[in-house]
Amino acid sequence: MPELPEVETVVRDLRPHLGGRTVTGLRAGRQRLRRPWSRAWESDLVGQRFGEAARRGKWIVLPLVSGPRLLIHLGMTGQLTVADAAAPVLDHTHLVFALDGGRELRFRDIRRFGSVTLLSGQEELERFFAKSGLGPEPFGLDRRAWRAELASTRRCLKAVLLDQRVVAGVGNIYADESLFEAGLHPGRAANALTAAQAEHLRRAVETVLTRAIDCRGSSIRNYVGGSGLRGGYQEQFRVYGRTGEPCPRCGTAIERQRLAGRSTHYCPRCQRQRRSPARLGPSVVC
DNA sequence: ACAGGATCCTGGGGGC
DNA sequence: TGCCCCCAGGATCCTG
Repeated sequence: MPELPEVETVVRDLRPHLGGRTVTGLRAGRQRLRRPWSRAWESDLVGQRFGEAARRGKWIVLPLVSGPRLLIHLGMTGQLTVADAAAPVLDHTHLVFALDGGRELRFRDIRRFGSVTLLSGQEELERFFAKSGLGPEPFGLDRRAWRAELASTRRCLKAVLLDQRVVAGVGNIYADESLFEAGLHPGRAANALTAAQAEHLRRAVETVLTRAIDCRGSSIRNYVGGSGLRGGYQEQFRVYGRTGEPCPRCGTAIERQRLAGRSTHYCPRCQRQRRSPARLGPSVVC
């Protein structure tokens, strides 16, 4: 659920509240997450001070100054917030890291697809990412490598954008929005793109993600940032979740189709299988 | 290599 | 009100 813009927003929200804070305790619920947490974490972490929160793809990295790294994935419904220790603890809160200064870092996840892992240090973190084959960040992608990547597969564009090994951080919403922005049909084979279209798509992904970050991400159901605030980009979706509504560019009804196992939304006129993209409409600012 | 399905979960919404 | 079915920002494993 949370994709790159939502994760980036969480990280930006956490930074000023978490950096420099010392862990004073750990409480955990009974229900298991995607990866099990360990009792030993408490002794590993108590007395340790947090450094600057970071993001890699959809992963949140919370470094401890002395070396260990907390690695967190929000899955579909994960929330990571810093709250006052006195604030009520919501249902489905699975891990609470007590901090000095009367604050708490809380991990809440209704569907429990998320995960929290404690790694020994930067090396183990890098091994973890390497093992999963995590691809490059979408900002400042190498154009040649990107084009070569697309040219190397017959998979459809939707599947390629969702593949975290190709580009890290794009999920279902921003894949659809990026393809609309680029005027490309989600079912189009990646290796059928011209060099110009590949470049169009590369820029569209950057554009859409940047706009979404500027709006603090999208809140459809559960997502909140690190301070508990919702995002605003859902107001600007052009195709995602707009099945049957008029395309903002040409007025044709938006269609929905299952692709790469996911609900996929597109304009059948602006995003044809063959024809080159329509001209991009004016950007909306939130 | 790749598509498609099932799996891990909870909760919301629609239809009856 | 209840029940049943479908749907959901993800990742991973298995089958054909």
